[in-house]
Amino acid sequence: MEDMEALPIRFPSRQHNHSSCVNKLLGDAEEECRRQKLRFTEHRRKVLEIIASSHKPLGAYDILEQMNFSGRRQAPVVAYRALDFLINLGLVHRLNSLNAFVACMAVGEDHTAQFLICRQCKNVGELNSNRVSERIEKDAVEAGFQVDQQLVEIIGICYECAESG
Amino acid sequence: MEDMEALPIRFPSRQHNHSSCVNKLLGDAEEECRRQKLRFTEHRRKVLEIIASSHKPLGAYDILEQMNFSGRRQAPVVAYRALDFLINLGLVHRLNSLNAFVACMAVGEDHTAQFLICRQCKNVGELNSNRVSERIEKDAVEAGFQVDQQLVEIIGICYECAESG
DNA sequence: CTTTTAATGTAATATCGTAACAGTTTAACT
DNA sequence: AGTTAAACTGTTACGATATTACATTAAAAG
Repeated sequence: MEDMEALPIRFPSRQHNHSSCVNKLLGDAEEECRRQKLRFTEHRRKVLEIIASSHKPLGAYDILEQMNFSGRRQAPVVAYRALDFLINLGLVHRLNSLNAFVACMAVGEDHTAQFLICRQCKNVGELNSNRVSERIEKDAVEAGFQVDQQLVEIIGICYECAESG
Repeated sequence: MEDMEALPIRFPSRQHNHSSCVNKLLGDAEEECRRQKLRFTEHRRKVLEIIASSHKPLGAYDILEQMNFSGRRQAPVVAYRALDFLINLGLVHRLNSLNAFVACMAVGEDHTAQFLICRQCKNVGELNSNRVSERIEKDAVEAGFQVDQQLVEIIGICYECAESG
């Protein structure tokens, strides 16, 4: 029964190993770019690395701040261009309610995503519930609306914050 | 059976009568403020009126432009303050993906809301599907997340635009 | 009628995002 | 290799969105 299948959810635990997931994401990105014959340039790599190294959402200007390799400050458009590229590739998600960006936690899995934003620790988890996306799709269609894109952001308290009071 | 109940959906039809729904909303707002002992000031009334008169989402600065009654241009903060008030009261919704605002189409009905944003005509409909909100709630809880607020924005093509090609 | 709470007026500034265009690199094709 | 077309970069400037801070005024509560 479909409703019984496991519900994919990624919420970064407090002790998980960032560097390994950063490396995985960079590897996935390289592979995906090779496959699609797209260029994985230095800017793009750097921006992805910065975002992936944080499970808290980062604003474009936060990212920018971490981009001054050559000592000089980059122009905002540099970050935005890289972000656009990574978002189109599905490697990065934009959180509209925060004007911020997070790395995708389910690259290459053909997934839908809903975001769990903890208003205490500010971490963001990615829920991949096809049940949610299908329910939205069905009800929208029933209402006469043809769906292209779903944006679902859920604000609340994550498990670890609830535990620790 | 609960799944069989009618699915509330408000999408503004092309020929519907704005002025009556604007009046209804202003009346509801007045009543709600009386009930909660809140002040329904001129700024707040004006902003609500402006938003309600448009079924396309309006940016804060669009609203501001229509606020110069006394001939003078108001400061942005004037619009934002009124918007905050109206949003807290549930009379206005914010669309995060557009940085824009729409009037609530289901005032006083104790409803959940998902927004249907037509990328062609730019109208916004309000879907009030408890099935969607319950599905989100359940799956989030199953993932160990305690939900305070849901933001659901659905981008696509509305019925009338699909009809007319 | 005075105290205190809420709302307003005003200026300044912070934050987020894009347009435009010249120059350079890369890939693709003779 | 040499040429061309497409993609990417550098740089400047600007537009759009939103908030802080603080002095003043109006309203409600005692």
